[in-house]
Amino acid sequence: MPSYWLMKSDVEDYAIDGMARDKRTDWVGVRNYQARNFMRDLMKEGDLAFFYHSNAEPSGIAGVVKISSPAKPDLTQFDKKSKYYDEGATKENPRWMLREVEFVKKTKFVSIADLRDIPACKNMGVLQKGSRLSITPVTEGEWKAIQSLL
DNA sequence: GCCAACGTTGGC
DNA sequence: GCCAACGTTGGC
Repeated sequence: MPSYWLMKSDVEDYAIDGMARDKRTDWVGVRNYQARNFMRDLMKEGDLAFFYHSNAEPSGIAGVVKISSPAKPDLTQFDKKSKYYDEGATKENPRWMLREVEFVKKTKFVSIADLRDIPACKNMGVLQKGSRLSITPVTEGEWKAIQSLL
C-alpha cells in the first residue's frame, strides 16, 4: 500500500518546471524535525506526493512526484557555503535526511482556495491555520478527491 | 510588504 | 524545565 504526501517548495526556489526538467532531484533543505521524520521513517519508495508551490500567487498543487530512493543524508547540512548548512551535524551523525523524488507529471493547478472548497480535504495539513510543515501526509480519500479534479 | 503563527534558542 | 525573545514561514 502506497502512502501519499504533500511536499511544499517555495516557488521562487524550485517550481514544477524545474522538477520536470530535472526528472529527479534530492529534496534538500528540510530543517524541521517532524518533516524530517516523515521523510526518514514513514515515506516508502514508490509513494506519491503532490508537488506544492508555497509563497506563490496563488499557492497550490502543481504536480505529482514519486519517492524514488531510501532515506539518505542531506549533504547540504555539511556544506559551509550552503544556506542549509548546519554546524551541529556531522557525517558520522547526520541530522537531516532526505529522499530523492522523481517527476511524474505536471497537473492542472489546484490552488489552496480550490482545496478549501473540497469537503473531503478540509483536514489536510496544508489547510490548517498556521501550518508551516513542509511535508505532510495526505490520506487516500484526500488524494482521490484531488485526483478527480485533475 | 504585512503580520499571525510557529519552532527553536538560550537565560535562568 | 520554563518561557520570553527571536527568526522564519507562508498566506494574503
